[in-house]
Amino acid sequence: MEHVAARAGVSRALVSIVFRGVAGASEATRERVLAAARELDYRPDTRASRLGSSRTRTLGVTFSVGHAFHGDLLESLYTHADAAGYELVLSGVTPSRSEAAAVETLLAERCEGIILLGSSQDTARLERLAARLPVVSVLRPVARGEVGVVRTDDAAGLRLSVEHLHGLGHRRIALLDGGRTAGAAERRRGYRTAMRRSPTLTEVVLTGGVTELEGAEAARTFLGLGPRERPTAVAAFNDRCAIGFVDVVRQAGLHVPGDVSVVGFDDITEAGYPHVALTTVRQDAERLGAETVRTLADRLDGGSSDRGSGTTPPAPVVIEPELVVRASTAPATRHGARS
Amino acid sequence: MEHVAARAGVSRALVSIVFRGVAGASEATRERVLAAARELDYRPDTRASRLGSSRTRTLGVTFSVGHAFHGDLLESLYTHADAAGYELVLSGVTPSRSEAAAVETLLAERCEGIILLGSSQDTARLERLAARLPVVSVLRPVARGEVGVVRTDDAAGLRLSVEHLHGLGHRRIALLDGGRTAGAAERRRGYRTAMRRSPTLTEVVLTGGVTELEGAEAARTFLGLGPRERPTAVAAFNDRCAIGFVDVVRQAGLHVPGDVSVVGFDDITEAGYPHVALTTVRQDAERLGAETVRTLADRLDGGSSDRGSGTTPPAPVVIEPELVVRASTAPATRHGARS
DNA sequence: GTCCCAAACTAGAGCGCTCTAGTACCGATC
DNA sequence: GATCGGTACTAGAGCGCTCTAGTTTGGGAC
Repeated sequence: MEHVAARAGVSRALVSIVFRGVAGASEATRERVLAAARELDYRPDTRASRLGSSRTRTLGVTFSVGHAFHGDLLESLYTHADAAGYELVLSGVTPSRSEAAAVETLLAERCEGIILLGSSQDTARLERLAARLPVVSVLRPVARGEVGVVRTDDAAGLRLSVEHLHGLGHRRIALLDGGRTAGAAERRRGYRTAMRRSPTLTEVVLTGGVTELEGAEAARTFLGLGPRERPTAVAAFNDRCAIGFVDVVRQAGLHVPGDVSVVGFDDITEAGYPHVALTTVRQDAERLGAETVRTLADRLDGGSSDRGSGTTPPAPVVIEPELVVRASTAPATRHGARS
Repeated sequence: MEHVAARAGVSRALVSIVFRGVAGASEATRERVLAAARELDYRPDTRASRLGSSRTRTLGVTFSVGHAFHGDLLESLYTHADAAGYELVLSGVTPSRSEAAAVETLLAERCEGIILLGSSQDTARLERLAARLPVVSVLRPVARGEVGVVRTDDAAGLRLSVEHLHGLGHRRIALLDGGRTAGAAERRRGYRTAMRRSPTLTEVVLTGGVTELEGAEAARTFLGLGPRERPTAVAAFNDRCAIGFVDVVRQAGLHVPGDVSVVGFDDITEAGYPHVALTTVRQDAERLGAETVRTLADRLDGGSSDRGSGTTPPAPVVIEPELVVRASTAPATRHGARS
């Protein structure tokens, strides 16, 4: 910085002004400084600038590495954080690196807010963390308290699945359950609610999970059922699970959607490929990311005077999902409708 | 830090000594300081410590968010960086955030070295970057110069594929090509070499790519071929592409491996699922990560006196892949062997 | 010409650490 | 009792920025 200042014939302070993009430098000087910086291949040291200023203007994010939907969310987060004048600091969660450890490094970086994608930490820990600084849990609802929540209306999503299948004439509609994963309880609830609305519907719960593997296993259970008790349609916890299910069912010689209709959840990229063409409930990664940043930026930039913890707990942001109909669902056949 | 020092009744310098874990503090004091820190919920500010010390001890990593194999690599990188006393700074690449932008933020963080996972930057840029600081390109080979390379022996991998299929009696073995992706050229070369070793083998190249989508498209081309010219086996650029291919071929009523054998590349988690059971060439993410960190740590910690750029360009580290035989390959049938 | 004010610029004290060059103390040595 | 050597600890000057509180400059307005 010293060198750039010297080369441009100005003070260090002026260089700082130019690089922060604030008022207080003439157009001519601004260009002279930038030119000098370019010649010297200088770029401000982010560590030092964050140290010097009272605000770090960074948001920490924990995410599962290699998780496709988290990837979509990160893309959206990068865009909106940038627009709001924040930088993202990523901290990955892997089988050998716990979410708690990931959060620890974010705190040491002095992030101003923390974003947890699909957190698996218990509520008590989250509460404790939220007492220190603004936290938002994305995808996973947290009972109450200071933790911000941005999520899809999971229950509504499963209601969409069930209503779609019901509308196609299906009666035995199974839930391919997600177990203890973020959002699974809500989706289960949505399934139950929708199923109980109509007395003609029969509930069946198949144990599923988050990956294709569990979907495949559920498919074997499904195939083991007698034709009378076998569901004619399946509403899955998520797309990957649905895809695994479809794979195995097809390998067994059944047809999708001819013999069984399947609805996924998420609308991952793969679901849209022509050879998959999975009917699914879409989670809007773009909006989830946008709302997450907005929630945090609102609290941090505190439009009103009352920023800090004394304020009312942030209202959860719940985004409505949308049914995307593709080729994995069809009207119930006579055989199916009969059961 | 001030507060911790006061509470423990020592100087700030002593607190620093304790937290850096260096010699110079008695056991009793050490515990007293740690206790005080715990009570105050203090943790050192990483920005400030990096600023204060001459070394930042950080390695920057660019990766594609949501990319499954990059996830596996990150896991390994986290483990080995930690063991070598380095911290990782992640910078994600998304459709709207270029690799160049990702690198820019890493430079501004003053990382000591940069790790590029599956870089898509041109060689000239990489060279320029490597002139500034140690860089290693993982998965993608770079012609020569200062850029370090850690990769799988892609050519050998495809030779393994072809030899395996040849050994099963296949003659018409197609390459499901990866186009311009990192490593694709090498794999193409390996395929050609292996095919030309035996005059009985017939080369067929199908345009593929990196995702299931391209594999599915290639399958349609494949199905369009007459039975005489249709290959009896396919060596794919990667697992995802292979999986898309298999899906479509099966949906068309053909059997894998009965009618066509398929070999993937990478050995992603999904390939090992029982309902997929893809024969594939395994890339060892664990070792790739380990070697990457080792390469960088060697240069940075400069075992010998001559660290810096004057040194001999780092030799590329090439890791041998391994064939994992599962259920997507089988001996050529009479029909297949005849063609 | 004088006064005033905004715009353009600078000096220098932090930010929370690290790290060098010290001081204080204690037991062992002769 | 003076000297040594080593361990435990401290003072204080940076690290590369930010940011407050200035100082200087260049036009108008009268």
